[in-house]
Amino acid sequence: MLIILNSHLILAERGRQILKYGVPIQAPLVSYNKNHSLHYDQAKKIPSWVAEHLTAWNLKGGAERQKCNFRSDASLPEMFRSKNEDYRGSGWSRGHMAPAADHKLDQAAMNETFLLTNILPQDISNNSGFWNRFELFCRDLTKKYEDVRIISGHLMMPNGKEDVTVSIGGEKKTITQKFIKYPVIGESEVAVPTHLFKVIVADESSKGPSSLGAFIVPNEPISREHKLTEYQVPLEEIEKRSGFELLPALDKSKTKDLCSDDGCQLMSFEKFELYFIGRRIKGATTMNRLEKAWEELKIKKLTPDKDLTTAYNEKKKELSQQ
DNA sequence: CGGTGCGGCAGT
DNA sequence: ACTGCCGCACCG
Repeated sequence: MLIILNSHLILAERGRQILKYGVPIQAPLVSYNKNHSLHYDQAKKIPSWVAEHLTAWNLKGGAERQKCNFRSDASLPEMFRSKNEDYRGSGWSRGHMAPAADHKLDQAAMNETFLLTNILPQDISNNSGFWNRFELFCRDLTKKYEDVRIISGHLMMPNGKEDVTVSIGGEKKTITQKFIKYPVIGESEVAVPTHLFKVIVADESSKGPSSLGAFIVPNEPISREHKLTEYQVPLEEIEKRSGFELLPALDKSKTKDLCSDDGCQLMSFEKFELYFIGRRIKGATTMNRLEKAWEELKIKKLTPDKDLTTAYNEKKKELSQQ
């Protein structure tokens, strides 16, 4: 034991000589914000993982996303920052990892989610469609579970194969290699992830087993017929691919499967569309916009409920009087 | 809810 | 002349 300790000390001393000019660091390791915490990948200029804690109570509040701005995180050295200009005209949208709507409780906390350290290049259809419904689903879990903890982040997964010629022992051979290929955007060369992940730990009460769910979603449009459960994976797969042990203090032997427990049903696409077109009808300020929204319902073959139909008729009356 | 782009208007 | 901000219209 003493010998092992001694040798370790000798190694540590040698290490100090080798690293005379300092240990290479990636700072800050973890950024603590008011209502979310994250690890930022300074080379790729996107978050590695972003953690949140949702409860029914802390989802309520009056913070508005209209008062927020996407902006560079000035707490980072300039060379590690991404900028709005990197995203502009790139074809990729600025996707929140900690979503704004999870931070209604406090305007400053919501503002912090617009720091580009919480943002990555995301396919816009994925962002406003499937991923949006996924986020709604996460908030909905607080109706069943007291505490919902979420870690969201990115993965780079192999997405191609190529035959390459290599020389092994002086002999040339052709073998097939896998590749991970991803675009980089803007002057800062912000990495576009191939996949996004979410890990959910939901606790019904402070006692009892946690429900655990892990998901990997490709960063591309996902058509409406796809179900969330198609993207469920073992937690270890995300840990293996991300290089992070994501829940080191959780006793995995005592967890339940979230989707066996809950079903993991996303809101149907029809209900989802109806919800937002309904908001446009109820909030219409001009006759043109009202009729346009109403027309959209017909085009998309959505059937409004009684409440929406009366809201439309009253709005029509109100606007025609002006 | 999640985003985009444009036009006007101020401040350097 | 460039930049940031804000309101507005638009889309899924």
